[in-house]
Amino acid sequence: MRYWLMKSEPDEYSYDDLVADGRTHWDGVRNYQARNMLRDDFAVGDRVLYYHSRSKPPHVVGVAEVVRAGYPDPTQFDPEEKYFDPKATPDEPRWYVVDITPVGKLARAVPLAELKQSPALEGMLVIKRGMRLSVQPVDEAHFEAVVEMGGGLATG
DNA sequence: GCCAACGTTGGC
DNA sequence: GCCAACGTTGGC
Repeated sequence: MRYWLMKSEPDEYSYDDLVADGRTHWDGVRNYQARNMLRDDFAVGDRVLYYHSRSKPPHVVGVAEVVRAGYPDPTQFDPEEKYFDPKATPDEPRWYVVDITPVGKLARAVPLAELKQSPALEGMLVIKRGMRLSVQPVDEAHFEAVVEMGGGLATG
């Protein structure tokens, strides 16, 4: 099983939105590095740290699980869509999505500043300056450490 | 809201 | 194929 971190602006699509939907297509990723991971490396059962970017402060809010591995992002083919890509065709798709479902909110959201201060998280990508990838691989030890910092998953 | 960092585009 | 210009991300 692999571990990941996925960024979303809570104004666009928050963890609570994911909980309300029950499951979602993680669409709109238009970065090749992130695309490659979605297409090639995500597998059903992988765990995801759900990160709220551009919030005050930015923070890890919960855990999600991959329920469908990479497949072509349908929004790239639809001219009405914000994420339409005229160079993409169904035969040669450019962009991929995965489906995720919520596993649980952290008992306490962990702000970025705290991630940066933790010696256990040395080398974690999200705390690096200028790190803009919206999908990032996470070490298992880092994943577990973040969940622990958040007091585990909230129940109920 | 500002702006540094970084990816992409396109002229040459 | 270089690289300046441009657009976007995302912390602050």
